[in-house]
Amino acid sequence: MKKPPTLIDVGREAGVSAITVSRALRTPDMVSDSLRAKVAAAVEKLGYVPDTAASSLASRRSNIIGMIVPSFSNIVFADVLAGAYDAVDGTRFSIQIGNVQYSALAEEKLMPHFIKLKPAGLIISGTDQTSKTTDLLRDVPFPVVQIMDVSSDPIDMIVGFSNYRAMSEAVGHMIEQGFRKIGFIGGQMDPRSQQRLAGYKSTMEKHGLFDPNMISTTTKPSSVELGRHLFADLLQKAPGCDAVVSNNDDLAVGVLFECQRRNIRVPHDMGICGFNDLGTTSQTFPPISSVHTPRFGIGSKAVELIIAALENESRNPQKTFDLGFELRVRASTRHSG
Amino acid sequence: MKKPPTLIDVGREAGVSAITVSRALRTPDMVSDSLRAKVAAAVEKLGYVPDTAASSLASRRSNIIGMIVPSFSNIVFADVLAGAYDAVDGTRFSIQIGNVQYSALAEEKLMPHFIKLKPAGLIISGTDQTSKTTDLLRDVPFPVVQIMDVSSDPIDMIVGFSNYRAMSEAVGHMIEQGFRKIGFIGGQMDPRSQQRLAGYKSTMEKHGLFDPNMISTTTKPSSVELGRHLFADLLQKAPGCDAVVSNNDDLAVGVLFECQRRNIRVPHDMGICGFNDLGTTSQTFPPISSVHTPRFGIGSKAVELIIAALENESRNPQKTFDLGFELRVRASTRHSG
DNA sequence: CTGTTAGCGCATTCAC
DNA sequence: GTGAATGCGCTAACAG
Repeated sequence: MKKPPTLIDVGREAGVSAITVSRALRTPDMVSDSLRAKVAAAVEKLGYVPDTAASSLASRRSNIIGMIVPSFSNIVFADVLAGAYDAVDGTRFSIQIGNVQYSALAEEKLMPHFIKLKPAGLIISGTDQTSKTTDLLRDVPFPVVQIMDVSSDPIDMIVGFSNYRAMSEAVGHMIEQGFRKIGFIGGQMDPRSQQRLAGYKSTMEKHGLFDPNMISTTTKPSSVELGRHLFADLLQKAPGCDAVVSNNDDLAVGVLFECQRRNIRVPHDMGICGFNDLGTTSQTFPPISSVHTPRFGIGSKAVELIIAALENESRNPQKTFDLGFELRVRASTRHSG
Repeated sequence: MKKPPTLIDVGREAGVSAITVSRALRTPDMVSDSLRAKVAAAVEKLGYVPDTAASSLASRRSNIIGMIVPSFSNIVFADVLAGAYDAVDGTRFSIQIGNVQYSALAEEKLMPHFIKLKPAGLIISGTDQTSKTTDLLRDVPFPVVQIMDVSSDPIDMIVGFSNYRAMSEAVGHMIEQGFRKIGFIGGQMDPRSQQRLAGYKSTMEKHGLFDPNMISTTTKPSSVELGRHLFADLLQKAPGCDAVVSNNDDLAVGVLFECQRRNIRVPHDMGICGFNDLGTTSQTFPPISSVHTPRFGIGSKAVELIIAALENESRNPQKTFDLGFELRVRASTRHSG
């Protein structure tokens, strides 16, 4: 285990000074072609790998993009992560993930450590940070991207879609299809889910169909099993229910399974609409309608915004990036049609 | 944005030197109680947060635990990550994830950068590294934990279960239940899946039931939809099939859905067994048998082993940690019973 | 139990 | 387009 080569070693090999090697590596456009070639050869020969700790210390910034997610078990964030990792692939940036288990306080506690990393940028979920977190982040020397939501007043930038409008559209579709007593079930009622609920409520109210008994939610993590339980609960509280919307697809799948068990015909006796369009809903019998959300795209766009903010001196004035959603209508909500 | 406090500032506040503060923070047992209190007060007052870059540079090691996963989209690794993050919570360690998309070459390319982090330890998946990766890792000054498998010859330590035996047991169970023409379907045929296939094959051969036509696999990522396709393919190649085992639960769910569509009765006409026990299989009608795997536990155990290796000078001589698996028998395979 | 000295590997600043 | 001096914030090694 001999000592790994440093810039000085590479410089010696290439016949130049360490700082010149550093420049050739970081700003290849600013050195001569021959130098770049010599340095590349020396790097290759010695197997030089930069020391990120030393680099961060000297430059007072790192190439880390911080990313704080509420959960790993929610497949939604797995997709966002995949998008983010896809976008850093081949760049000099790397991602550091913090997991805060849907707790704004845990996020607040994590914040100083992430800031101390002097990251290239920070990605956080939603708009419901604590005021302390928000204050900290408003004064930070790197781009901050909120995701999974849209807002007219982001801390810095925001990439996502309107949870409120997405659910409104889903409910509107079901009303259009002739469903009237449409229940809402929701697990893991985080702020985005609350917005979905608000979209449900306002649309139902607009049509004079709202009934608080038709809501069954919990803070427990979403799952197929939970969907069955929430649906059973809903049927008890509101026996006349003729449809259900859920705040996540796995719940909707659970509803379908429970319908199968109880011999409730879908969509004839019960319409079902999921949320997120995670893949399974398109495969069930009948297939379940769902609102497709751009999870992968949100992850990659957030990273791209950070990288772009660093490259371009003139920051893009656009702050809000609404990537939209798409209602995927399937058999589970084709009532009148 | 005034300059954040350093150890020197904290020392000044507490009336001691910087190095003393450093010690009070890192090895609290080795300083006096009064000093510890003074330092804690000063840290609190100034809002001091250590600079990890400077710390890594000076100490030649970081508190980062590197973790290389093949994929985010596979929910299996989401659970492993959740376990790992759970285990670092409240410790001084943090996790840095690398995503290599099931490519041993991508892993090899990533390795020097992870090593250069001077991590507290490294977690990698499986035993099928390139020889270059293996050579590198055998000579590294920190613990390396392979996961998701067991082996008598780990690079350093290994935490997982026997994919071979797990599938053997599942197939053995189905044979016992009276199934005879048991097909195997598999997506994302990574090395662990190959071992599952090997377990299937040897068990079938042992009972004189093996037929290569009853295997349908692909390297495409596993999904419910893929399960339907692979099953359809299997039925075409081996029309007499009376059961299916799959290398992942979502495939098994897809098989059930396709059976429902074709009016194939489960388990009467078709037995189904999944793998990993991801949650949905217990909720379907009928519920699908599956092999439960200790994903969360693997993630947390891997991290704990690394932390333990650092704390204890006398390294645990045990190298292989078999966390086992558990066949969860459900209605989808109850044939004779 | 606490302090002094030196240096980790790199990038900033300023020369040339 | 390239180089020399200096220091980022912290800790190892040693001294006391």
